[in-house]
Amino acid sequence: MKSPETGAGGTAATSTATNGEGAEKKSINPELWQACAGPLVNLPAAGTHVVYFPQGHSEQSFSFSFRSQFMFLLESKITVFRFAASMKKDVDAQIPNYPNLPSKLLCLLHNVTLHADPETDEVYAQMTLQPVSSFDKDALLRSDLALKSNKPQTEFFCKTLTASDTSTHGGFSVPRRAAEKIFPPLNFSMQPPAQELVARDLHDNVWTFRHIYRGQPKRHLLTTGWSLFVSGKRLFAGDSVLFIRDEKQQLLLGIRRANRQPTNLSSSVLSSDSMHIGILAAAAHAAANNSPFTVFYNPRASPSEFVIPLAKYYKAVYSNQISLGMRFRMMFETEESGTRRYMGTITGISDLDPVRWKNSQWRNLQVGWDESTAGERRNRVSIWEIEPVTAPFFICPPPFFRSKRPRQPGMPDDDSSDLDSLFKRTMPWLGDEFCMKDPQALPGLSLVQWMNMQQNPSLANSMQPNYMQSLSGSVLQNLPGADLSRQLGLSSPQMPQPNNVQFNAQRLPQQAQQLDQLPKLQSSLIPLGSIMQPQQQMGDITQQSRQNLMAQTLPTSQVQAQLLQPQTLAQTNNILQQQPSNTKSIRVLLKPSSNSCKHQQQESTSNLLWIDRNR
Amino acid sequence: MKSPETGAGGTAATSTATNGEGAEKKSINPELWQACAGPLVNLPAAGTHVVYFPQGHSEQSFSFSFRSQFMFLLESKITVFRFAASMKKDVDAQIPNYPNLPSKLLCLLHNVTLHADPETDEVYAQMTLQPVSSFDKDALLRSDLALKSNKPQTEFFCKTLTASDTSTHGGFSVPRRAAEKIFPPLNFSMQPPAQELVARDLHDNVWTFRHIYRGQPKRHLLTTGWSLFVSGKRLFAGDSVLFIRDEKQQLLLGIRRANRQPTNLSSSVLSSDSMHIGILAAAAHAAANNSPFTVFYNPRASPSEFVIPLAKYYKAVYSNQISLGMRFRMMFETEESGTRRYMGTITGISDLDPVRWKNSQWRNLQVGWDESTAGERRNRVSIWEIEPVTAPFFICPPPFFRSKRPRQPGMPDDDSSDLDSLFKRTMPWLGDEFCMKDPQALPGLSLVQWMNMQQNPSLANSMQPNYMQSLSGSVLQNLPGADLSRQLGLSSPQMPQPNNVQFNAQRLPQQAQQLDQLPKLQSSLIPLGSIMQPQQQMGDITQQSRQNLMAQTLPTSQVQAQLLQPQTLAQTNNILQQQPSNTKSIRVLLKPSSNSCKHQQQESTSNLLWIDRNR
DNA sequence: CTGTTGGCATTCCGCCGACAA
DNA sequence: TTGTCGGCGGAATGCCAACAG
Repeated sequence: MKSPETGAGGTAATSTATNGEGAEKKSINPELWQACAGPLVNLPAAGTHVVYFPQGHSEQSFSFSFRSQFMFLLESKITVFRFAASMKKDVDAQIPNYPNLPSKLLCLLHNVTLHADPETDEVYAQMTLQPVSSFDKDALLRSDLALKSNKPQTEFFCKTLTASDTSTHGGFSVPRRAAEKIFPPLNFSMQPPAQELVARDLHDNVWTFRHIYRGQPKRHLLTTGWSLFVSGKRLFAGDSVLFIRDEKQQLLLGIRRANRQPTNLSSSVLSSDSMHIGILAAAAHAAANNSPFTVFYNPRASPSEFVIPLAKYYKAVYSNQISLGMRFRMMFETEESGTRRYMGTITGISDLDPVRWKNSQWRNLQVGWDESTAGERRNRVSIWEIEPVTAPFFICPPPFFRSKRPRQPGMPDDDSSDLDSLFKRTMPWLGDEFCMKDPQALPGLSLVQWMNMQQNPSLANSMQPNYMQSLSGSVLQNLPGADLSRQLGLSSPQMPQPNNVQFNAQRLPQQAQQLDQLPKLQSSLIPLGSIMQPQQQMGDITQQSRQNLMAQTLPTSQVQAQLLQPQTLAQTNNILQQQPSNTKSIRVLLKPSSNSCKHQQQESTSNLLWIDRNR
Repeated sequence: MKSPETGAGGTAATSTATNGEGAEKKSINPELWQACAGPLVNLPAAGTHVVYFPQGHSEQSFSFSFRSQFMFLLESKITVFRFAASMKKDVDAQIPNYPNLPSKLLCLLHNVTLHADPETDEVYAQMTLQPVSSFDKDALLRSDLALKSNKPQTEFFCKTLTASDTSTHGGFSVPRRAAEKIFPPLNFSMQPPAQELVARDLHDNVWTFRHIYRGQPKRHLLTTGWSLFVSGKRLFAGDSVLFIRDEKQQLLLGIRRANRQPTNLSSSVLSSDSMHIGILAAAAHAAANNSPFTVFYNPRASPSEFVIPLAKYYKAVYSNQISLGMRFRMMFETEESGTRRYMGTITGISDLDPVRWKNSQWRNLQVGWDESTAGERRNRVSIWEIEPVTAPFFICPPPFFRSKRPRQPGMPDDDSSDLDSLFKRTMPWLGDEFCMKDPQALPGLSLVQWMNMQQNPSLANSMQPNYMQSLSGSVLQNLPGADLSRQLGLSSPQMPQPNNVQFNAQRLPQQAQQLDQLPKLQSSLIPLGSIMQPQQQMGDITQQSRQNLMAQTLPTSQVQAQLLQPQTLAQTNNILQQQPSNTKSIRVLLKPSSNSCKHQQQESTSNLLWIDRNR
């Protein structure tokens, strides 16, 4: 081959040259992975807690069927038939039920590794999950913290390839904005201005392009080297290419395919039955033994995420009062990899699969969309995917907006703030006694156990006395303990284990099953929710059993959380990153909202905590 | 695209043209499929009984790891790492045991469909299996009949592509013999002689080639159209191409890839844990409910077949006395898609996986090979894969060898033969009373039930009297019923169902578990086996528990089966095919060996029944 | 501002016999 | 008998500006 150092040509044989380090595991660049995955994908952080939905996981392998059915309208028909046949079989219910597998599993996410298919560059993530029986406030906090700190959003551009871009006749026409934002500046004294661009893909293969600014009118073009890339990646018109510039000012490039080819899947190896059974059986086995298991998440193949950060799930369950007819917004990805919110209305609340997954929260909301783009958007979503339109909190601008100058490093903030106050403000129902002096020593408490105690106070005798004291102080008297168990359809609650369960993964298998009742139990709390929507009109919430609980509200003065828009948050993060990191530890604090509440922001929708560093 | 009618270029978009019939399911040409699968692959026929080994099925997905590890020596290293990592995990035993899943399942094979991956042309078969509790003699017969009638072995040639064949510089050099055998004859009055060849691939895509006979010295070449095929199929030097001529004198062509690329698998969708669990759980679920399930068999990816025709398994278990140090032959595929036998010695008999699959017959023989080609051949095989060298029967040439002329159609053979005698001769222990007058009305009998009765004769009272009569006649008195149950490690045998179980798939789930004991029970029979090796030296057969039983022999005069070599069988089939099919039904008969036993054939190794049509 | 097209140089594809092996 | 090579003609690739939307 006479081609220059542009590694990784069309054939697989040439790709070894650039994988110079041999058998060493190449770590995928996370920013590039994120860019390829799309703006809506937000992986949970390793070490945090998540809620895993086997139903959604199982759907992921189904989605290939959906994709092929979509392809039916476009292209090959053989594959469609093949997958359609396998779908029909599944309807015949060859897949056994796993009665011991709850519809959701609380898990500790041990590990997340990013991957990309060596042939197709398809991005996917491997997650090692371990079912746990409970979580504590620290887990919730860390999940929430990771939820927001995960958005550097590097500079990038994404262009859908045109016929001209992919034809052998010419090169790639670079949008002017994109070239100026991402590419190194050209030396315009040259005639014509040109340079050599070097970019690496997900596999660290190097691609070189000639970047030239020419033509009448002038435009940015990639010429030499471009066709090798197109043929090497087997790109066609409609596929997208994206360039990003990482923090070391190096160019990275990735691709996103438009034509959802079914990736030939494992159809020659595994029946779709076995595939679904495998997913469910692996989860059931892990749930029964509290043993770790592995999950692959393919962001562009899955219709929805099925491993939800605990905090995201938690907030959705507690904050959003779901009702029929409720208006909401939801993010969608646009062309060119942007995001856009669409408005919709909840038209129904029902199980997606009433037989197999009864009372699951997985996509249990039927929705209609304001802009009817002919069923383009999904008509079933999960609660954590939507943002209620009715602003839940009093919205106050963050302190940054009060003074334009960045905060001085090392200067303590005048707002009183520490972890204790955070807990008190985010979970005011916990009461003052339940403060956190030492996060490491904080005894964890299973919410399951806790709720069980509320339903059966006699069990509390087995608890350590200080627990009961703190709990009884604020919680028990604030909650209607009377007929909770009847409302929630609970049978005799099991005896909780009274000892510390913080991050203790070795639990009794039976407790894993209790977790299925966790969301139902939690939904009975609704302290934050009742605040957010005091005048909640009563929708007909089927199988939610919250009606009676809604009447109860906590005083508005207890509202402490602030609301930031995502843009604002991005600025916040920028500011934070500009601060010299001379702090010894990262501390989380909650700005009290009572200080500087100026005006309500109508656009705000999501319920976010504000996080800052403080030395 | 300006390319001629040669359909299916490199891009997926052009392939629609040749799939003219749209969504109709294209049925794969069985001969072409067989040629691509290789000469050793022999799929069981639909409607027959098979023995399914979940362990082997599970290994199939592992084999991709093996393939990548082989690639390690050749090519990319990233994939190796990925799969090596996933293997290690499996060693950590995240996969649950399925205590209710026996190591082998007797199944009725409902359906077999042939497939080929639309992208890679990889051939695979989809089989629908249904666990059954028992089989009868008719099932065994039909399995045996299908075993041998399945080898038309059409004319074909297979060539491994050279660098010149695959380079863009030239065309394809056709071996002289191959061209003369397969291609239509050239008109040598032309100068140069040339013609247009039209061949169809597995997907019925049409490829046209210019076939020319030119050069100095003269040779057969494929020129125009060849490079499109090479690039379209993404062939490289080392891959193989094969041409076959079907019965309608049409050319078909297929490919076989040499570089075992890991087919990127489903790694982006499914963890290997889930994959293995899925296979096992699907089988376990099917076994528990006697419900059908689907299995994919990839002949070129699997190290061994894991769906074994009942007759093949049966004969191997009954005919071959396996012992340490035993000599055997085994078929292997050569380059150019031929077959060759290698000699080997049994060096050990032990479970491949003593933990998960105890007492499984799946590759429980450790073997060494005479020609040590450095571990090229597997060191573990299953009993049905080998052919004992010590000729088990008296070998007699079939009647065809007595007279060279083919048998006259419609002329009844002078040998007395019918289904009754077949049964008597293949299963002499059944006794004369157990004859078959009407195959349809023949009551089925589970071997499990039968063996249970032998161990616990009191149960026989529940059986219909004529059964017991026939059984007691020859069998019961020939078997050492004394401490069988202790030897075989059987606990209290369950009550067998006394009614007819012929092809009755709806059985009690518990009976499926009994099947696991079937081979162990069967191995205690050894009536044929004791004949074949009367002077069997006693090897240390671990966990086989046959030692005491071996001493017992049946009279040699009862040996009735004939032995044909595969080549002989092919000739037989040819002859049979030449016979006009004016017969109303196919009947199976067994040539008695006592008539014309001339000389022993030393090369004969396999134990085959002779099958003929008789009007 | 950018997608497509015609014009054109250059490269590469692909058919041929000449050599060996 | 068949794998590779130098040779050559022709087809394609790929760079350019000219349009047009």
